Amino acid sequence: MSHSDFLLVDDPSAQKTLFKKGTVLQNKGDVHLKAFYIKKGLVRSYTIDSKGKQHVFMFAPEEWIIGDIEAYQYEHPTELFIDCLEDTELIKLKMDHLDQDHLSHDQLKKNLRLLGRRVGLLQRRVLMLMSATAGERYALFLKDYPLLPNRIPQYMIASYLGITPEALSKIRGQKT
Amino acid sequence: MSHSDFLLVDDPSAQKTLFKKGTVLQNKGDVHLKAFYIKKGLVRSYTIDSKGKQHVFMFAPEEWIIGDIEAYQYEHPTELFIDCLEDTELIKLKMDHLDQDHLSHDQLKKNLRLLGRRVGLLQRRVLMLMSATAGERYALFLKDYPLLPNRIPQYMIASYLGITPEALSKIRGQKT
DNA sequence: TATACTTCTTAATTTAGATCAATGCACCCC
DNA sequence: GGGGTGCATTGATCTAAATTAAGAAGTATA
Repeated sequence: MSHSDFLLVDDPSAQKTLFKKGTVLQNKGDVHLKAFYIKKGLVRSYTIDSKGKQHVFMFAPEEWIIGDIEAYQYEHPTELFIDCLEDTELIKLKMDHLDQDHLSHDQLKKNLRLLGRRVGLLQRRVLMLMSATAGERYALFLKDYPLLPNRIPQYMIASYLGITPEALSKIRGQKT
Repeated sequence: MSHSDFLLVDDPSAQKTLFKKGTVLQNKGDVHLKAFYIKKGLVRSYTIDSKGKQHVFMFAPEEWIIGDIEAYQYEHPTELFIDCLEDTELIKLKMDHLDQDHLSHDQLKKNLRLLGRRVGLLQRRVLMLMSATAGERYALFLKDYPLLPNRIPQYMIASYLGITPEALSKIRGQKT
């Protein structure tokens, strides 16, 4: 899935910026959220639950967009942290660029495609989380994102899959 | 979340129809999918996994829309069954009514809102499935859908939450 | 080069929830 | 009324994965 057709990337008001690995782009509780279009690098979003445990919601490598659409739509402070896993060059976008008035018919249609794809991705993720064992989850991840495993620490992949790093390590050990 | 503002409901080409409880509206493997806007009644979508177990993906009561956006976007046959849990009056919509050319600027914007809400809902569901215990899941469900529990058999609620009917029964037994 | 983080692996123990199995209700319909 | 069929409950057992606890290995810092 590519987001290269995302319209706003060429918006003159968009600010392109460079961030070092580890930079926090968004904190839990933030309002007036931005979305981030990743030109180069790698970014992730995650929550911290009531027991203090992290859960990776998504990874965004080149040409992906990341941001908390949920918080924007329902107009409440975000639950998601967003930070850079690599040195990253990105473009900050205002969230309302998604459905703002001034957008052209074509731009709106492109945004619909974009959101539709995201709905699809999340649907697959929900069904995966409901039915797949730890091993199946990792296999699906490898299929969907063949390029990411080398760039992401395993404990974060485990977190994305909803399992512990120890469980993932054992799975990888078995299937040699 | 209300879908009453969904534009296509007034489309003259839309066909309103009545279905008996138990009617199957969509089968796994179907192509050329429809979406369904529910006027009255209750509908659900679900998958059957490799071990033959059912997993409820979503419920759609009055004013909701249900359909496999994932299969439409990625242009493959659907994995989802859709059937009526009650006698239901609904409107069949063509999937491409979502992003079709002939739609007005305003209609496209409304559809963006609609999809945005769905993204939000799915995001909450993913984070819930990754971090919440069985008891927490049921509590969240009661909060999000206070009216549904009376209309839906418990084993289907359990399936939606990703737990077994037995587990749900025990949870309900405890917190009295 | 030494020191300290980070990440990964391995193994022992624990646990939440699944599975299995039996029973109890409702509500049908013949 | 009697016998299904579908759901919910309860309890006994089982299991996948979490937790806990060391180390090992890799990488960055000083």
